[in-house]
Amino acid sequence: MEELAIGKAGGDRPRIEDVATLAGTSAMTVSRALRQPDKVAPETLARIMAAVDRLGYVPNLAASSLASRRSGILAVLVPTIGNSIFSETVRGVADAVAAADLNLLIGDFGYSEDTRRKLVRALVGRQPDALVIVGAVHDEAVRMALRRQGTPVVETWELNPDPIDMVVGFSNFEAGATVARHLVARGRRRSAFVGGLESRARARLAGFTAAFAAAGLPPPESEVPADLSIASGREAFGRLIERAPDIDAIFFATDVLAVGGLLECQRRAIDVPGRIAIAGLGNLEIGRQMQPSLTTIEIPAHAMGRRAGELILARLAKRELPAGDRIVDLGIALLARETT
Amino acid sequence: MEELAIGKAGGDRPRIEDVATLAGTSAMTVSRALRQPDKVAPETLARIMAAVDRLGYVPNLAASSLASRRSGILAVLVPTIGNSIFSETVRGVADAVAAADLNLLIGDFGYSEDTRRKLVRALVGRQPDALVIVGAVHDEAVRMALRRQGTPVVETWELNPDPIDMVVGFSNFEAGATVARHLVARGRRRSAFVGGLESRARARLAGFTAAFAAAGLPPPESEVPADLSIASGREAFGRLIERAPDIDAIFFATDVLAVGGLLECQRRAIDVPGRIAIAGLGNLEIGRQMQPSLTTIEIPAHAMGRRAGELILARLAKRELPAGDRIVDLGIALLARETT
DNA sequence: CTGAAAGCGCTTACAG
DNA sequence: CTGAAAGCGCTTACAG
Repeated sequence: MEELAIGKAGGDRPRIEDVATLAGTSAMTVSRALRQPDKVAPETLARIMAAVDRLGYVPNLAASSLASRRSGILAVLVPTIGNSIFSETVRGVADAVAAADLNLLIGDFGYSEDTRRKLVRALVGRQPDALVIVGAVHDEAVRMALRRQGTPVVETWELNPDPIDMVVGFSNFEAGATVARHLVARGRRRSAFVGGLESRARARLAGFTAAFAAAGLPPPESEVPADLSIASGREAFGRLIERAPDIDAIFFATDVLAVGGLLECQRRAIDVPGRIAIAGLGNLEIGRQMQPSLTTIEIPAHAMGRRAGELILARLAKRELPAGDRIVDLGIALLARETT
Repeated sequence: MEELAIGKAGGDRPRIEDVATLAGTSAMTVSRALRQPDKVAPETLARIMAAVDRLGYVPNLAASSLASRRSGILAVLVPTIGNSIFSETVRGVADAVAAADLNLLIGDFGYSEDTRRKLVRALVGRQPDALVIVGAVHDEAVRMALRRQGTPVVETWELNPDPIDMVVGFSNFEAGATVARHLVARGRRRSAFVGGLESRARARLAGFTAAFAAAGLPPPESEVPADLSIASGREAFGRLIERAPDIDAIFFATDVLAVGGLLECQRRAIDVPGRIAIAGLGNLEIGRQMQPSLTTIEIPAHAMGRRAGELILARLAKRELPAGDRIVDLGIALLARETT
């Protein structure tokens, strides 16, 4: 049965020196034993480990960071941890770096550029060994600052052609265009888009619009939802159908909004896809399970995180990255289901 | 336009001494200016702030932690950040401590006690000023260790009568009992429960069973879902209805599972609530929006986080806590909707 | 394979 | 209102 003593009474924690004394060796050797056990004689190692267990020694990572100039922190910035699709990306990062000795410091900037700026400052003070950002950073001051910082940074979810450092994403433009081509192929002519004003949603709308134009069809109607909830999807649908009763296809920027649109159609007894086709983005479980099931764009949410984590590990190990690896397009896939 | 220079080229960041030199004062005074600006003469303060801006100085928090023995870190342990109901609690914590100078270090232990044990160790090494745990800790070694640590710890989501330090929760037993009483009042006699094996789900089942017994009715059937997904809710429903075709009410341990049950009823054309009543827990948006809308138990997810954060701030400010405040029951509410 | 010395960049008493 | 000195607990060269 393992002792998990984490220290004596509050504030009186054992230091590396205490371990060294008990093991009859020096602090240096204890430090080495903990980080590179193979470089310490087996008997010495055994005595040190016994002392560590006995005292419940846990290294003070603040001291360690200060001395080594490595914090062991991987900072992750997300627009909101409340959105499960983003947490998939975080989980991908966690999976990739699980074996490495890195703690994830997660900052939630609540979709606000201003909060993100403050957060970046707070995180930088912690000297993270690397940064993963969900979404691209568009604030030029922050971009410059991070660039000068010299720590590996991976932006995700967008394919910024000029990343701060590295980017792992997919084309939001292509996502919109793919949905549009699918709808056109299904005979839809009068379309609409429901999505926010941030760069990702706008890119989706741009692609969506372009593909309709390429087919010689009019530009889509467009509605901005109050937030990314089912209720807002319902409401946006209501406004849209009132303004443009003849629309026959709606692309929602995320599945959550699309589920709202679909439920509202059911409530109003509007036939889907007979009268109106509905598509979302994200391949969330609820869309998959709805009846009829929701056509959607599959986003590599988890894969982006994992790849970002791998790039960071490679960079920290000072391995060279092939130039092409700094911009990684993980692609998307259309999942044509019953609502179109 | 604010300069957001965060440092020179990689690794060559300005230190407090550089700021002091540029401002013509000492490191001590710079340190004081940054933390207690009102204790520094206005002109001195102005010169220091100018120097800070000019150099893009950001204090090294590792050095700060080491010297002050305060890390400015609030560690939060969650079973999984993928579950939006838990992230509500995290957000509550964030809201409560927003004004304080605390960074949230979020650890995801993936529902595994073993991972949680490792995580606790890793986090303790970072000397967090306080800990919030989503869920109670049942591992005795971890409990002892945290207790000895002397840092404020708040457990949430369960009402442990003997908390490590403090607890903010609700009664899972009462949640189950409340649903059962509601179902009995609606004339249901033959019930079933779908939920996992962790302590919270078990407490819900215990309360559910007790209330049926109190009404002189037989104990519920019970099914363990593969995970907490809609699909698993569907499958559990399928197994249940096959094993006990006469059940007339099912309580799912979370709304996500309940939505699965409800969708499966719709697919099989089983009338809800005519033939079977369905209830969930969590008051998630999808349940609210389903047609028919889902009866559920409202959980104070956000409030638990906020209260936990407040308790921690009070403790860190060394304010005395009334004894009763160490165990806070935030209560639950039945939201009787269309599925029962 | 092991250790003595110096230093990482801050803050804490303490004094003035 | 301000500052000189000491120290927080580790790790980094360096030497042997």
